[in-house]
Amino acid sequence: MVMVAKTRETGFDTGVVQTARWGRALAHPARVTILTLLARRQMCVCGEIVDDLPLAQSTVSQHLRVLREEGLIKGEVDGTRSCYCIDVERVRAMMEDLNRLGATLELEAACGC
Amino acid sequence: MVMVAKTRETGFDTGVVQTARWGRALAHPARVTILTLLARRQMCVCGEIVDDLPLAQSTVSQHLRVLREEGLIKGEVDGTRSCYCIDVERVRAMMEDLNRLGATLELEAACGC
DNA sequence: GTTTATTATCGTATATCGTCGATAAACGAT
DNA sequence: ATCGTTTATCGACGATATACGATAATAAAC
Repeated sequence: MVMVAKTRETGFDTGVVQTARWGRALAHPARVTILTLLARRQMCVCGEIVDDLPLAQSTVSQHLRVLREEGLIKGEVDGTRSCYCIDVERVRAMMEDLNRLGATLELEAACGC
Repeated sequence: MVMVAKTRETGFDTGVVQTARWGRALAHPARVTILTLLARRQMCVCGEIVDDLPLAQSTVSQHLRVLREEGLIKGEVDGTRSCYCIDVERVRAMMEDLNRLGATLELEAACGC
């Protein structure tokens, strides 16, 4: 028997909810781009990110906030600037969750359709 | 030199846009649950899915539509019922994209923060 | 101290998402 | 033909998400 925790409010499995949160974090091209940028340069001042995106500074700041809230990036202020970098631990956790899902889905190719 | 295709409208890299689409497909607990359900049972009549979710039938139908539009599931009508199953090919494609992203992000742990 | 540069936040407008009930369409059974 | 079952779609609504400009806050430069 397998017990599965469910969120009281929504009735969904908590693991599933977390997976959906990762999905939401990646659900916008700007956020995926930001992550890729940070990986390429190791670290980025916010301004550089803004320059590389076709979006206003305030909008980019919003996307950074979403990524920060999901823990995928860490930011620290450096004088008047903000330096962001990827939180590799959290990225690994995300990829583990996503790969677990992938493995489940690919398990049985045999399908009636 | 690396050429990267960009969507004319948004100015984002097309690969990034695809990744964001995968993210969006997984961005709701109901959709992740549906995929897991289909994997466990190989195939599902829509009604069974509805019974397993804390949502109205019409809402579940919407989520199925999203998954269908992203190609992650295939549906075929069987009389008055609809049978859905996972499109393993597409799931594999999704996981490839996501893992490519993950590999990029995990590349360099060295970070100033 | 004033100015300049940088970034987060606020306010707001618009668009998309999520949800439901109601309805329509298709089919099987009677 | 009619009825019941099943599912997709429509219409409406509230909730989120996305976007921008304006503003505030902070620190560096002058």
